Amino acid sequence: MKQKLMLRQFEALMAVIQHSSVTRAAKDLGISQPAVSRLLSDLGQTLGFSLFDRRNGQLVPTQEVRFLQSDIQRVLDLMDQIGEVSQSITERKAGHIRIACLPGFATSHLPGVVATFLDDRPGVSITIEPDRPERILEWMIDEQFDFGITDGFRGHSAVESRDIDVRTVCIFPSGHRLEALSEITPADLADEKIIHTRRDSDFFKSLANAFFESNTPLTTLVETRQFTAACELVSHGVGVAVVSELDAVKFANEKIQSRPFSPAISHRLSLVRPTLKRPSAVTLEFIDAFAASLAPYQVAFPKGL
Amino acid sequence: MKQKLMLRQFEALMAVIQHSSVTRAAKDLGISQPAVSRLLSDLGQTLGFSLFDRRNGQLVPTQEVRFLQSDIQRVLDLMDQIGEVSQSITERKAGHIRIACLPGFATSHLPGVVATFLDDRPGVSITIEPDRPERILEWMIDEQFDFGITDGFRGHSAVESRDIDVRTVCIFPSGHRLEALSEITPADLADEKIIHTRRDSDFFKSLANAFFESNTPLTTLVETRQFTAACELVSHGVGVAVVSELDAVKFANEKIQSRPFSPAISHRLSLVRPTLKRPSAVTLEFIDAFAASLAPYQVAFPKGL
DNA sequence: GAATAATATAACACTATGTTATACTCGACC
DNA sequence: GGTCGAGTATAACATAGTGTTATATTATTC
Repeated sequence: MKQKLMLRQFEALMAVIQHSSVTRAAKDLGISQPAVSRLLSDLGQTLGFSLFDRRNGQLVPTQEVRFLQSDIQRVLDLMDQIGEVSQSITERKAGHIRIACLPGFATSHLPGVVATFLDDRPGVSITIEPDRPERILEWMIDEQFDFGITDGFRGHSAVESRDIDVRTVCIFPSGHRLEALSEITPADLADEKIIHTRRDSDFFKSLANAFFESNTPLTTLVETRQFTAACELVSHGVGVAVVSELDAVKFANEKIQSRPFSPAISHRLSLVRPTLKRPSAVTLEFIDAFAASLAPYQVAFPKGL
Repeated sequence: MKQKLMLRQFEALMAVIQHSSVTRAAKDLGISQPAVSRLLSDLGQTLGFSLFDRRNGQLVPTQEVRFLQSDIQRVLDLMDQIGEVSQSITERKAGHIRIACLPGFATSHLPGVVATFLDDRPGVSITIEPDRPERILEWMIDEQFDFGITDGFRGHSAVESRDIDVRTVCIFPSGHRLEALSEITPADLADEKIIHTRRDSDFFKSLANAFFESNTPLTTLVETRQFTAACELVSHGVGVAVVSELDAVKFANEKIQSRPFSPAISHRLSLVRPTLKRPSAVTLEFIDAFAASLAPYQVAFPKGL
């Protein structure tokens, strides 16, 4: 009697319990009555005790069976659930995505994209972890995250990247004299104190180069890591800045104005993911969705850097 | 690709995850490597996504698999548990017994028997419900309980019974004049007020008959349903009673004395269970254990009634 | 006791899962 | 770069669990 517990036998058991009849159970399971009959007798052999008593032609489960019934039901339910979840996964409707991003994205652009993405994917969950680019790179390398949004990425063998160049604009407080201009050049900013990103950032180098080319001095007011911080400062009436259009639109309100900057300088974002780790299908879908969400801000022919 | 989810495939999956190698997993499962290999590929086909990535010769589960892993583990654990429980049931080490009994038993004799019985049957649980004989009979008939301990049972087609005649003794307060006697007859109680069971009880009829035979008047002091109550009253110094030896020993202390009663009158207990309902093996074991526990109090040749 | 319904058994078919033998793949090493 | 070896996949086949239909057995009913 060396037989394993078979799920099918449990299904038969529960069906018979439910219908109090082998024949009806067979009909319910969509198989023949003898099939059910033998499933039961096999299971009885395996378990070592009889499964049903006959009472006025009705089959009633023995106390032993009733003792196991809830556990058996749980197993069957779990199996169903696994089937459904795996179905969802195949349809890209379930899964988990771990995203590391620059702090600016965590609060502004990313949530909107995530919300849209999750809307018709009820089984999907997402982790968002904002941090500095260096840390994001680390996380990609040791595969703690599935997807990263960063900038200043220089390439790494363990990290696959997809670069997106975003337009940048010059922003200044409402009422500023620059409001009169339709486009702003370094020369226009000669007398302004500039809020800009760190001197070692690629974007600052592009910006500094533009000023250098037009023989204009660049006067620093504040040096910050994030465009968001620059926007915040400008909206408080302090100085002017050249920032990603992506950030500028989030801050667009009555206190702040923006104009195209010339020469056009782009801000290079890198959408990164671990090369070696095979990404889940739903992750790839999300990366595509995120890239698409940046399209409106993307430079047609990137310049700068 | 119309294949069911098979438990065996899940076992293989978990083994491979654990060992990061098909070969080691096969060894662990005690089957050949190609068997595991195909279990995996079949499962992959069914689920619709790949299960593992290869990394430096190590197999690491994909994110999709990790998403399902905990559920799968739960199923396997539950199956193991069911196997173990069913094993316990076969060995009469698991199950549930519902016992209905006279109130006197619920607090005195029964708990000891239950405790001993459960000691080496860790998986067994027991319900004890004390009530009047009429109710116990009802419960047997509609099979709400597996086992009943009652008295005055007259037989019923739906109830199988096993009668046990228990010796009875005369009890009286310590210091009573009856202490001088080694055996007590109705004549000795001629001037005593008697605490006894209800007039319609079998036991009272036996008792009354004994008094009648010896031409002794029976003077009632208190009429009660339960021997326990009689014992309690006697221990408070009120009157004398003839009660089951089973109850007398539970009350044996300095306040109470007991002597054999002559003629010997027995108290008939009935161990009952539903006839139609097949009892679980563990229930039968318990009934035997309970009957055995009464042996010391049992009349060799029952008289009375 | 016969008629009917329900269930069990028998005989066989198919598939999941096991086997062994062998081919393929990939990193290690000369 | 070719070879070797470990690990894995594939092929071909055996066995057992699960399905079928046909039929015997048992239970219920009138």
